[in-house]
Parts: sequence; structure tokens; C-alpha cells
Amino acid sequence: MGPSIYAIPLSGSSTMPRQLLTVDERRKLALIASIRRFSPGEFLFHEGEPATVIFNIIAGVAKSVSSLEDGRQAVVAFFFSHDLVGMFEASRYAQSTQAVTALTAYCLPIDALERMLRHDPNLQLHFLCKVSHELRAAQHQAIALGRYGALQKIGLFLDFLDRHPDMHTDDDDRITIPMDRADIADHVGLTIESVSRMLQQLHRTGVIQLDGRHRFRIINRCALNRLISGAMATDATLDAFIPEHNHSNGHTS
Amino acid sequence: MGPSIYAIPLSGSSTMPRQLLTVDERRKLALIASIRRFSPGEFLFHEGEPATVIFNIIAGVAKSVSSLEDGRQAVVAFFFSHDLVGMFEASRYAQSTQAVTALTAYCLPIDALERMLRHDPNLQLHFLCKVSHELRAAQHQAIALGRYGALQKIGLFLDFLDRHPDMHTDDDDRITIPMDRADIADHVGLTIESVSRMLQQLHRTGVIQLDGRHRFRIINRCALNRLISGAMATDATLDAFIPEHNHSNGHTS
DNA sequence: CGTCTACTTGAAGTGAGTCAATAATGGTGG
DNA sequence: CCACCATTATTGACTCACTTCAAGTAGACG
Repeated sequence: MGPSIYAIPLSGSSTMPRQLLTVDERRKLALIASIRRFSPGEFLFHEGEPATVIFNIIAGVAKSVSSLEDGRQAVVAFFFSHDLVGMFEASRYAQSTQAVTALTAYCLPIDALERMLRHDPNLQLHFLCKVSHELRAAQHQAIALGRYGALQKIGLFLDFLDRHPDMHTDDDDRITIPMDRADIADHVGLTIESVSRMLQQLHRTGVIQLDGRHRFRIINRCALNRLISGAMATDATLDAFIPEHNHSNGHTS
Repeated sequence: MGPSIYAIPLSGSSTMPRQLLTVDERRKLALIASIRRFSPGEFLFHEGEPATVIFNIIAGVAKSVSSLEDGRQAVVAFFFSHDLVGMFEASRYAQSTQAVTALTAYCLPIDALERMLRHDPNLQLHFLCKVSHELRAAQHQAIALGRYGALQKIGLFLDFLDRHPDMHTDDDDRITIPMDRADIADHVGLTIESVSRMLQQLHRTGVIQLDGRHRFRIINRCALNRLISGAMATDATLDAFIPEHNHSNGHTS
């Protein structure tokens, strides 16, 4: 079918992401695109390399990683199907990007793409819309990283996964966690241990059900929403929002 | 002269922001623009309002503020001359934006601007470039908020001010801090008290010199760079990087 | 079935937040 | 021009959430 870009449009009233490209635009983009596959852990490109292509993910998950000078790394963003990957500046990629799962993506050469955008303002407007969408996501992420507590960050992250149709692969309401704990930690600005503790806490208090390391289910959506809204941050307060939670388990003692 | 947009270009090799618009583009944009002035504290627009115009700052400083559900606020970004203000989505502004200082800006009606962008792909590409620039800035901010310590955040913020030519208004090397401590705190994800403490610490250790509440000077650029690079975070380690710092001055009295 | 890696759990340390008091600024009117 | 007051900033003592360090445990894979 050809490349596909989802985002919330700039104009109009829909507040849910939708396909930005017309059938015709997708067909035209397909003419300059090739399909590439990556294995888990494989790099799509490295930070600082000359930028030659942009990827449009068809299936799978990728992460953009920025190395902090002190050796740690920050996962700047995760990318799913219908996303564009390949942020660059001054002709060079701004971050390294790596496949998290097996990945299939359209590969769009930048020079051909730029020529196409220069001749097709409507198409270009769709790219502008997608980048704006990413900007708002990055701003939201910045707020979360700077102001939210550990539990809230994890709650928000689980909600983020829930919003992605790709993560609902099973026939039931279970949600896939494609990345490992270290990736989550580096994304939300916590340690692996804190991520684990918060997940277990949400599990213990009956907000979510953890089903192995890479799957979970939202049991109490109401409590999760309250958590995300930031009404509270401690587990004591959390318990108060859970209707019939058996207090005789967890809680030390 | 007409609207003006600075950013690091996507293509090319310059890694410093430069004027993206041609003289002709600026003249054409001036035809749809009007000039508006705002007093300190005045709102340019409010979050959720229907988006009708985008501002291009000529002089002064603005801040985009997002209200956290618990009553606190986050300063998502500060805007200076040559910046575009008026992020929107689904036809509505994404955040409230407020003048920090007296502000002069071009006011560009969105519908007229969109028509212009649809007819001028080169101009649109410059807007795409500017939004990409903001995206990278937001990602960088997210990393800083999530992973850096308080001292490093403040060091980074002072460096950010230093990079803006607008803040170098005096004939010497003093830099203006246009916003108050609360704005800084809400921007870097700290409390007012922590901002104050970190500023005083940098002052005490001779890295900067504070000159009133809204002005400072970088005394030891080397130490500041090391701080930003994240080599260390404590003041003990900081002292070690300061060659010949007279410990007998500062310190009250 | 065993080994390796990824994850979980616990105990102790620490950096930033909170609360509270003091000090500096800046604007206003005497 | 100076005294006053409201606002904004600084400083200190204490608390707590998250990190760090150190075991343990469970999945994944050969």
C-alpha cells in the first residue's frame, strides 16, 4: 500500500491520531521507498552519521537513544508503526536509533523525499503535522520527566502502551510491553529497580495484572486514570482509590 | 523588515542557528502580518482556545505554560526573538502563552499563513525546519529534566541564556535573566528554593557572579562546561575544578 | 536440565522537597 | 528623597522518594 503516517491533524476537530496521507500520496511515496528489515538490537543509524534516509515504520518497535556524557543513556522516544524515524539536523542524525523488536520499515532517501516535498505542498504539510505531533509528545514527556513521581511516570507509560493499537496483539485485553525494564527506565528517567518496584506496586494494589515480563492487563482503569491525573503519588493514597482491594496481602507486616 | 525565523538548518553543515527566511519570504509574510505588543504577564493566548494566529517574536520574551492537574505549572518553553509561538493541534492552542517581559511580535493569521504555505513549498520547508529545531530542543529538555541533577539543570539553563544574543544587552559580558525564580523552577523541574540554592552555590564557588536578581556573569566558563557535561554533581567535586578560587570573599558579609 | 541474563526484592544512603523564617527588592506615597 | 510595604528571593532544618548497593529469583534459551 505504501508509507503511512498517523498523527492528530493541526486543523479539524479530531483529537485522535488518524492517517494523514491520501491514497495517492502513499502511492507516490512508495515509488521512492524501499523496504528494510532489522533484527532486535540492530541499529537503523547512529548519532552524528550523515543523514541519508528517513524510515517509516510498518511493523515493530524502535527506540531513539541519546548517550549522556557520563555513560548512561536516555531513550528519547519509542517509535511504532505509522511513525517517522530519522530526526536530523545539519545533515546528520540527531540520535542513534535501534530496533527494539523485529522491525519492518519503508526507507525513504532524504534527497528524493526533499524533492518530492518541494513539489507537493500538501504532502509536506502532512510531514509538518507529524513533526508537530512529535513536538507535543516530547513536551509532554518533558513535563512528565520533570514533575511526576515514579509511580505516576510508570502509570503514564503503561497508558502510553495501551494507546498503541500495535500493543494489543492478543485477542483479549492484554497489552504487550515490547521493551525491557532498562529501556523503560531510560525512557522515564528512573532506575531499573524503581521501574520494577512501581510495576509490582501497581500489580499488588490491583491496578494492573502483570503477566510475565512483557505483558500486562489493566484491571482498574479508573485508579490508573486518577494516578495519571496526578491526584496522588504515594501507595497509601493509591489504596484509597481502589474499591475492594484486599488489604491483608502486601504492605510489609 | 518582516517576520524572521532562526534555526539550525536541516541540510547544510552549519550547526549554529541562522536566518531561514529569504528577504522575499519575509516581505511576503509581512503582507499578512500585523504587529502586536504585550505587557509583562499578559497572555498571548490560552490553552484550548481556537487557534487563529501564530506569533513571531520581534523583541521580548514569552513563556508557554502548561497547568498540571494538581495546580502546579510547567513552563514548557521560553521564546525569544526570531521564534514562532502558537503551537496548536486539532485547531486549538496546546498551551497558554504569556509575555515574560514587554513583548513585540508579528501576528500571523493561521488561515492566511496556511494558504501561503500551500503555495510556497520552500517557505513551508523553513517552517518544517523551525518545528524540527523545537522538537530537538524539547527532546534535549526532556533528557535534562529526567536525568540531570539540580546543579546541572541550573548550569544548563544559564548556558541556554548565554546562547541567546538577546540576553547580552549590556556592553559588558553580563547576561540578563528575564524571568523570575518561579519561572526557572517551573521550567527545569525544581522548586524555587532549589533554584536559589544552586545559583548561590555557583556564585559561591566562583563559577558565576550574580549581579542582582536578573543579571549574572560567567566567571569560569570551563567549570560551567564541565558541569553541563555531567562529569560531577556535588559542590565538593565542583570546587576541585576551580583553579584559584578565593574562599575568603563571597560567604555573606 | 542447566546456565545466563533479566528481573525482583531488601536495606541503607542521599539529593531535592517541604516548611518556616529571614533578607533583599522594588514600587508607592509621605 | 526617603520610609514603608508587598513581593520575591535566600537560607536553614528536617523529611522522604528515589537511588545505590547487594542478594535473591524467575524466564529464556541452548
